[in-house]
Amino acid sequence: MTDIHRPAERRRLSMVDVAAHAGVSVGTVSNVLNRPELVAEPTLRRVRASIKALGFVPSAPARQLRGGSGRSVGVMVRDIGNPFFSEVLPGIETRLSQEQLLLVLCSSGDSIEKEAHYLQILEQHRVPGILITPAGQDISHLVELRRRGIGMVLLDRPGADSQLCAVAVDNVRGGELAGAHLLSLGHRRIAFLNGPPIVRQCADRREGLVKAVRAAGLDPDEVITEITLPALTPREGEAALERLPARGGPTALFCVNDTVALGALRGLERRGVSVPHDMAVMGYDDVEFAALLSPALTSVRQPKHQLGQAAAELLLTDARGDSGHWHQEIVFQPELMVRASTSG
Amino acid sequence: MTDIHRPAERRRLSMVDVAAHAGVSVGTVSNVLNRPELVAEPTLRRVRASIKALGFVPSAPARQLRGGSGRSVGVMVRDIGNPFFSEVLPGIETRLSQEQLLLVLCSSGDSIEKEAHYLQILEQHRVPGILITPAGQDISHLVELRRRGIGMVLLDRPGADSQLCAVAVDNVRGGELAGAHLLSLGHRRIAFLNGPPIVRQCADRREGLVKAVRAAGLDPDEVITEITLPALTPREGEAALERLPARGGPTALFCVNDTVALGALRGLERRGVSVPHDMAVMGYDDVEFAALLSPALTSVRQPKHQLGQAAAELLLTDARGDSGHWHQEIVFQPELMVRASTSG
DNA sequence: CGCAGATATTGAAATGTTTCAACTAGCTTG
DNA sequence: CAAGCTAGTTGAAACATTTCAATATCTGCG
Repeated sequence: MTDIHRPAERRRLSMVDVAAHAGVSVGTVSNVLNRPELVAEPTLRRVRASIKALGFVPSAPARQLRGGSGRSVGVMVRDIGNPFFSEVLPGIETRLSQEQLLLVLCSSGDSIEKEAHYLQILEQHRVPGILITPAGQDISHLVELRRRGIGMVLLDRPGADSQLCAVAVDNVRGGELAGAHLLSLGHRRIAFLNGPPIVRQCADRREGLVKAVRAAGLDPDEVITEITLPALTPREGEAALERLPARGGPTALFCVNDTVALGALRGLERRGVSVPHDMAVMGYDDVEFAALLSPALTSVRQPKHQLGQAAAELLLTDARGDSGHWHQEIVFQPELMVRASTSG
Repeated sequence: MTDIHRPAERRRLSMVDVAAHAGVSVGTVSNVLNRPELVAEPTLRRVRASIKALGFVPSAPARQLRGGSGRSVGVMVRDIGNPFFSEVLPGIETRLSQEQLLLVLCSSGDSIEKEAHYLQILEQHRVPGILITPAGQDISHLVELRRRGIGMVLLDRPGADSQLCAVAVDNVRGGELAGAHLLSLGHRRIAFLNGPPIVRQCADRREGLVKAVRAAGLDPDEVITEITLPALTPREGEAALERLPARGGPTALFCVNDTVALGALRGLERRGVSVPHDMAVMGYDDVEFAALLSPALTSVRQPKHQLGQAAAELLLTDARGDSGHWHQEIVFQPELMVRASTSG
């Protein structure tokens, strides 16, 4: 067993070394790397051989210093653990890797401070663009960043009067679909397991739910019992069951996303409450596993892969900073997926 | 409606501008940023005021150029869409963000070329370290990268004779647990829905399964029907059912991960095959939703959050390049979670 | 008053690229 | 054969920082 030490800290190779080795100037090495068509065939071969022989790897930071903006874009989500984002990410990654852009993943955990901190670091890195699901309501700091030349696209969030590009799914409509569905099944006392109202998606889904209740000629305050969860995890979804009114309690549970619904289902099963007989349950997002839960979960589907791709696409045009680029907002429509957890 | 144009491409601010504005030298501005304790109180205030007034943001690339290695580490997974990785990532992110490190997410999609390409870009960016689940068997290129000074930790993969640090779960043991469980239930014809054998995890789980069969005094070739899937997705899991031998077919299905099992369950349900009565099904990973599938999925649990944290931790020490650092391998033990899909 | 020792600030070199004006050779052309 | 091209190559400036030896200013002391 030999102790594998890191070799003596030899200075990293630079183009100067390559130039010396190949007997040309640094300018020529640079040309070989960036505009090979300008370099004569024999020189090209010689320089490339030297690069290989020495194991030279150009320095991205140095390139960027001279060149301008970098080759990595920021993607800020509220919670990487959330399967919704895991299903959106592939759409983003595919598009970015086509453009040779690195994906810097940031998770704000719904903390405005953590978000601000990440944004600061991203700006220092001179990223050409950022894809973000903001933690808070106020997005003026994002508008400001864009003014300073960083491409900015809101992900899963409407664009606030077209100040920024945005890709979103109509959450009000989704909440409305959910509400109308539960009401049509005869439910008149609905518990809404929601996230903090500062989160736009939560507020919007709530608005849709209220709208549906009103449209049915009922009083939202009587029909809806809203329970605010500190975090959108299965654990909190299960814990929230404790806070349901004991008597005259709800007959249906609308969970603001499938992850919460997962916890709620688990909790109900443990308590021996039959779904949907004693309690109807529905989620939101229609993540991959929703259809296969026990019982199969009714949910509101969002086109997640498309959302990611569209967002990346929009970011690319925004980051390019084409003059005359108008702020664009792409809104996808949600779709109700009725399954056993509400209509068994 | 006003056309919001990007403002005239004014040159980005540098420390020179700040220095001029505050009436000090650039050296002093640098000190304010990096060693404020060396700067006199009034100067400190003045420079900070100038930074704020001008909206100066230091350039990370320039810092890195002089300073050495960068502040972002690479995390290469085989497939971001896989919920296993979504559950490992939070553990990594938490630890990295504590150290003010950015997480560059790369998804190789099991392609050696895509992996190599990403690695090349990461090296150009002078990342201090990389956390990787390699796409292929051969990891000599990773050892080489480490020799060149990039911290390297294998994620979810043993460390090949301690050439590299590694964090893994014992996959052979996991496969063995699964096999022993199915055999103990009396199953004698087991279909193994596996991934490509180049993927180490797949090969190891297979080895464990074979070991369990041998331990029971049976012939692996008779008991196990292996079906190789081109990708580990629900879609492929479902498609694989078509390839099961029609007569004398298996009575149990061991899926190499829960995502595949998800697809298999969906397919069996569509075909009206009762689980576990007509066919026992088990998965691997025990992802968040496994316990709530219909029927609840028997699976082999891996401590995912811990895995991520331990990996990040190890990478930090490896990237620091403490002299005398020995290659370390952390192996977690898997745990069998028996549920309705095998023992209803 | 002169000097030692702190304390605070400066100016310039160094980092690894890109870019571009200037230069060289080798041809063609009138 | 001089003049004008063209293709290929060069050398140095520029980019935004950090670092560090050198300098300037102050404080107290003999």
